[in-house]
Amino acid sequence: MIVMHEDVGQLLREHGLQVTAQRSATIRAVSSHPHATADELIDDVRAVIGSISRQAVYDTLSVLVEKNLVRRIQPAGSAARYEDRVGDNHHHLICRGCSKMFDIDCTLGAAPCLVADEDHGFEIDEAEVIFWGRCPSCLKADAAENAAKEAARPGPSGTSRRGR
Amino acid sequence: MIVMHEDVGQLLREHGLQVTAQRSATIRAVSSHPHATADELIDDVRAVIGSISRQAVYDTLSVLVEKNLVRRIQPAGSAARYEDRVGDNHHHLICRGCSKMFDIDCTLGAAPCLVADEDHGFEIDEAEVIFWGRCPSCLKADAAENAAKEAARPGPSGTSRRGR
DNA sequence: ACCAAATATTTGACTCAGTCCAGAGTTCAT
DNA sequence: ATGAACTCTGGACTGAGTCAAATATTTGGT
Repeated sequence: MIVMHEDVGQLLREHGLQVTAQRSATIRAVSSHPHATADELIDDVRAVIGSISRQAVYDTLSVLVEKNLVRRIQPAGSAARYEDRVGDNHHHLICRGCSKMFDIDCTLGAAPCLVADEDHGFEIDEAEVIFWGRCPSCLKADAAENAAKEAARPGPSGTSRRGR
Repeated sequence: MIVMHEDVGQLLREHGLQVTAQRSATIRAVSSHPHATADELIDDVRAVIGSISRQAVYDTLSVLVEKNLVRRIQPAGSAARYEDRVGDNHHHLICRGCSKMFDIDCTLGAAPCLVADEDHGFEIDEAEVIFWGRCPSCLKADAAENAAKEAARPGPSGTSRRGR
């Protein structure tokens, strides 16, 4: 985690933003709960400063993203997540089973660690990489489930139903 | 584009699916409108077969994704998109301005073209890569807009307001 | 310290994408 | 042709996020 200013207000002011309890608490929440969704952050902020509107959190988050103090990740099939590791070009690994998300450091050098040959004349500013797979505990759960199914239906019947 | 069976029904049957006009039309729509959203596909299918429920299209799409006949891409900030290029491990380039999406062939060999060192014990099955940037026409539009702003306000005032 | 202007926050309604459900309609193997 | 299994429809519903107007707070100059 990047060195956290004890004085979050300082950080806000440096970026031309007014300092409010809501914003400070939101920044701290992002910092202490990496990969949290907006809703989780709202809960966390409420636990700290008592109450805040959903709107204020969304607004703060989008301002922070705009100022590049926070990165927003939006994996398929789940709400957006936020983290405060910015500028170090790392990637993400997500479990298809439980949706847990892990950081993966990029081993290929500086950003963007991938270069597209055919850039269609674009000015590319980011290469976003997401690895999809199954985490160890979901793998174990899958294995257990399959074993259970085998036990329940010992003889493989010839029914060619579509598997769901 | 992959060779399209004239007989889409064949393709469906091969994968253990029943053949219906709705499904055939949906497959054709995906094939002829790469990167379309579900809503666009619904419109297209309706134009071809007259009417279909949103549900049927969503259902068909998810079945096709499950059978690996169609790939689903869900970029941040927009609805899911579908394409029929599967199995050839290409990536995507999206414009931050107009959200247009382009295919980029992977130049690094076979899938997964990226390997994560630290895999946290995962069984990784896919590396999804999205390049973000600005397309040539949006770059031009930006330049024009900036020029206009400069003209309107010749002297750079010292106001350090937060830009929105 | 105080005031006015600028900026934030709240509240509540609203949009958009997608899902769930139960009943009616089709498809396919026999 | 028939029936069981599968698919489609229509409508209600959910969750994530956005919009806009009114209210409250912060800030900079005096």
